[in-house]
Amino acid sequence: MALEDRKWHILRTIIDDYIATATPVGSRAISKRPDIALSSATIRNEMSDLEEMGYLDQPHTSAGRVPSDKAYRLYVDQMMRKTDLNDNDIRSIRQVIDKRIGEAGELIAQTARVLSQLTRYPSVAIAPAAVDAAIRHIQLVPVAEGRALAVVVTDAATIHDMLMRVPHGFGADELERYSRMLTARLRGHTLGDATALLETQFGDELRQHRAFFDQIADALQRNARKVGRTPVALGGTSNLFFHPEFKDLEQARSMISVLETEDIMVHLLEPRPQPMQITFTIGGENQLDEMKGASIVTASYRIGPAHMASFGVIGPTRMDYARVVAVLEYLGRSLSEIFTARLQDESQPFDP
Amino acid sequence: MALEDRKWHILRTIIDDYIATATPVGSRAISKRPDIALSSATIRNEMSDLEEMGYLDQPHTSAGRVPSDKAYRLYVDQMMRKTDLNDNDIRSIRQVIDKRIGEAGELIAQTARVLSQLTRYPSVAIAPAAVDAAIRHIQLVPVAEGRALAVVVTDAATIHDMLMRVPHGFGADELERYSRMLTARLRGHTLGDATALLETQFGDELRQHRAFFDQIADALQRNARKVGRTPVALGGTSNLFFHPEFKDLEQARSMISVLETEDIMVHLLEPRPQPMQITFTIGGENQLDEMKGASIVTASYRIGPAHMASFGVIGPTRMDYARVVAVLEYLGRSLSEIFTARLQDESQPFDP
DNA sequence: TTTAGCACTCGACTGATGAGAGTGCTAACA
DNA sequence: TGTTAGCACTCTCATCAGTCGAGTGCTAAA
Repeated sequence: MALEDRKWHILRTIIDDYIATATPVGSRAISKRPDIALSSATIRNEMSDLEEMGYLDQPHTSAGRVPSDKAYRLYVDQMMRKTDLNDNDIRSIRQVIDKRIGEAGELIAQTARVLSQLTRYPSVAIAPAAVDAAIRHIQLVPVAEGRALAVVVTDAATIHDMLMRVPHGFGADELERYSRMLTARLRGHTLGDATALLETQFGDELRQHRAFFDQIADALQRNARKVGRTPVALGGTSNLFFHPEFKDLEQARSMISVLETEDIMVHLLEPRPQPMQITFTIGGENQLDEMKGASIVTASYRIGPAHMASFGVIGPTRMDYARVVAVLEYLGRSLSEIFTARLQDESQPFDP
Repeated sequence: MALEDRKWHILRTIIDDYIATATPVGSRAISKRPDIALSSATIRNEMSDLEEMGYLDQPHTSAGRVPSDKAYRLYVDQMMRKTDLNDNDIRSIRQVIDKRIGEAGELIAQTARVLSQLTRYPSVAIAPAAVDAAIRHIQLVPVAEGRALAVVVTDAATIHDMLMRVPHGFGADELERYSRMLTARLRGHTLGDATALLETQFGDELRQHRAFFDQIADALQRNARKVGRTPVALGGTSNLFFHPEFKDLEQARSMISVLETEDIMVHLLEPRPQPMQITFTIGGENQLDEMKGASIVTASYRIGPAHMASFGVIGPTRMDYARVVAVLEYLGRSLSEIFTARLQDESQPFDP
């Protein structure tokens, strides 16, 4: 049905125009487009229809129209055309990747930074959650008489450290012995399970050094409980101000306040089951009242075989979705590659 | 000289009033104060003098007066009265301290959070710089065939991790052996020195496993070079909007942009030689143009015998300096205590 | 079905006006 | 000589009316 096609064509044109200009788009502006050979009056009729169907809103009677959340949803699901990144964009991303950043915190910080730099929206990156990560190595490092640092490395490439007390007289050797024992018996189990395992696995030693094991259990448990405290990196908050929808101070304030609340961000970016699948949350689809005027676009990437980290951008519903998708996809693919390469690639010869 | 005293008394009253109200203060408002028994005309004369002396500014002829940077400097150096924290404030701080947070990153994040919460200004906390921290322990943890995580613990209670390649066939035992060797021979040296020491200390092994040692040197060096990349935690950015001086969007934007730039923040918070000494940087005293309208108040605390971390708040020059000082002092003292206790306290019996 | 025309609506901008707050100056007062 | 009352003056800010322009909806003609 050609008529319907025309409606969608007009709707897409309106959305594109509004994304580009941020001002309500009028019938005349559309009719002047070279690819639309219709008078403004005809466009007005179509727009009137589209408004009735819920795809357009009118801020007030004598303004142009603005796409509704429903329109954006249709747009990202069906209308959006892929855009390509230009060489500069790709270079920026490669620069981060090629830096061979080793520390996880540093990597997510850089991810958020480059993301916000390329999209001009505030961006977030989060490391994988700790609970279901399996323990790979436990090391008790002496830091002072009676004190040690418990370092736990997981298969999600995350590392956790906790200061703890140790019995007097426990030297480097003792700690080393326990490090090996702990690693041997807890390896492969999750942080969540580990505490319970201490009971069954270390019956004898446990009775002997009750307080010591309590400390270890405590350290493990506190790490496990940090689900809501996953490392979060935020970048480009000040980009918010480039978009007219945040010209209102109160609007900007409450948005920044939300962005700062790590618990909320972790929840919003929750990695999706499918890696590399891009998720859109548009305006009113957000649970949070403060976010009803904003959209979130997220993607995730694999870290090793079982874990995923995610990242995304937050902006006005009038977001340049096509470009954001292009950036997220490229960045996600790059990150997956380096993580897969670093953690799993066993075929590669050692010589660098 | 009683006359001079009177001038200072008036100046202090003006500063206090302006800090509280954020509106230029007129002669009448001051003369109505119960502790000042002078007519507005007299105050006007005094104010005129103070303006000539550079302590007061006039936004425009028919507005009240506003303290100058010079006035604030005098205020913090000589006029400010100590304020006490109330029970709620103290409780908030103790809550953070008593949480027994083990991870360094978590602790600085919490510090920044509570600081901004209590002062209503954006706050920053930074961990000690890495360069001059001495190595305490090096642990190579196997994460996959051909890959290991190099974990370095320093005496500044910081820990660094770097992914690196290892020769094929290097198993847990080999890595353990090298961990011990590296720890034994590099312990006590700084990250910066360590690279050079590898050459002299590991002549034989080095020749044997050239590529391996190159990787270790690389990892150490990259950590050392991270001076400008010290972990920084930012809290309460959105508090900026509570203060009328940032009602201007462009003002707020450039300020937030600066706050987000970690390199700049690290530079601004540079720990002072004296721990627990509070440093003020007022308005124009800032090097950075974007900060000329803002003040920074910082404090630092000891971590172990040789290292210091610092934290501070950033706000308008019209800042409630007295309260900020009270919060910083209490928080700094508390942090110094727990760090000293945790890292050094050797007398305390083990039993928790 | 499309289009031209037209009256109507509403926000943004402009300029005038007056109230209010605060000053500086002068002259009188203790 | 220092202090105070009085007064003219200045400048900002809020308000209000008027105008402009963009955009709409409706009607009638092509």
